[in-house]
Amino acid sequence: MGRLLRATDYESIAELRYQIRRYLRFSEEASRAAGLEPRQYQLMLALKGLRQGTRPRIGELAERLQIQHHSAVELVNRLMAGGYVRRYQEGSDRREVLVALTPKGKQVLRKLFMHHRSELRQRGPAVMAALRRAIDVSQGSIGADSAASRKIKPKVRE
Amino acid sequence: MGRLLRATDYESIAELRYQIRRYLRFSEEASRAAGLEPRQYQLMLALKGLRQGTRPRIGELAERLQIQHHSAVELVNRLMAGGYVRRYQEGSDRREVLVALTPKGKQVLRKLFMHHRSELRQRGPAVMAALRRAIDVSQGSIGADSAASRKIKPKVRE
DNA sequence: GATGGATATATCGTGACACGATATAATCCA
DNA sequence: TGGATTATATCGTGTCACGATATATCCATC
Repeated sequence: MGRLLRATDYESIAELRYQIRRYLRFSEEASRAAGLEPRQYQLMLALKGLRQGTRPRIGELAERLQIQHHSAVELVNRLMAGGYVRRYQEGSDRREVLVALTPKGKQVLRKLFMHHRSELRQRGPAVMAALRRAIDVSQGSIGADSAASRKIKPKVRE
Repeated sequence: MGRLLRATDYESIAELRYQIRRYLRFSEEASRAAGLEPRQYQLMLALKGLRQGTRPRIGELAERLQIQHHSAVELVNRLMAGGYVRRYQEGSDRREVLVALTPKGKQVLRKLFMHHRSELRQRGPAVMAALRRAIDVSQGSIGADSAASRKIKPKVRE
C-alpha cells in the first residue's frame, strides 16, 4: 500500500494547484476589468465554445461548467441583467430554455478571449510543466497501490 | 494576424476550462465528503506543500492560493474553528502569524491527498491533452494537432 | 529616541456564487 | 390516464473573496 508520502509529493501537487490558480487568477482579474464576474465570463466562453450542433441549453452549460443546473440558472439571470445574453426557445420541447450571446456579450467575450489566448501562450508552458511533474510523481511514488511493479522513483528536477 | 477567430479557437480553450473544472470539481466533492470546504483543503495542501524552509506565514499562503491576505485570514479562522490548523508565532518579528496543521488536520489532508493523487493519475492525461491543444491553437497552428483528419470549420468574424 | 512610512495581520460589510430543498411545467411511458 | 422523469426556476443559507479600514510591529532616518 502507498502509505509512504514524501514532501515532494505534496510539493508537486501543490505547485500544480498554484500554476492553475495563477491562470485562473489572471482570468478573474481580466474578467473584472471587463466588467464581468469571473463565472460570467466562464459561462459565456462555455456557451461560445460548445461543439457545433450542441443545443445551448441551461443544463448543457451547467455540465460544461461542472455546476448544478440551478447555479447555471442564476448565472444566466445575472448575465441577462447585464445584457450579455438572452434566453430563447425553439423546437418542440417547451421545457428547454436556450441561451444566446447578445451583440454586447459577443463583443466583451471576444476581447476577453483574446487576452486569455495570449496569457495561455505565455503561461501555458509553466502549467504544462507542473502538470507533467505532478502526474509523474503521482505515478512514480513508492509502493503505490496500483503500480506495485514500480520500485524506484525516477528522480529529476532542480 | 489575430483578428480572425475560428470556432475551434473557442472550443479548444473552453475544452481546457472544462477539463480543469472536472478536476477541481472532483476536488470540491472529495473535500466536502471529508467534511471540509474546497478552499480549506486547498489551504491545507498549500501549507503542507510549501517548499522546505519557507515560513508558513498568512501572507505566504495567500500568495500560493492567489488570494488577498485577508481572505487567507478568514480561511484560517474557519480552519481553526474546525480544529484543522493552529496559529503560532516564532522568531523575532512579532507581526508574523504562522500556521501549522493539527494532528486532525494532518490526518484529513493525507487522506484527501491520496484521493487527489489517484484522480490525477486517471484524469491528468486528459487535462494535459486539452492544455497542449489549447496552447497549440493559441499559437496559431490550427489543424497541426494529432487529429489529422480534422474537418475544416468555417471561419467566424465578429 | 521620536516619528513617519512600510509591513503583517485582522475586522467589517457586501456581493457573487454554489448548494440543498423545494416548486412548476412539460414530456414520456406503462 | 396517471406516475415517473426531465428541464428550468425559486428560496434560504453558508462559503468565499473583495474593498475599506484598523491595529500592531518593524525599520530607517532625523
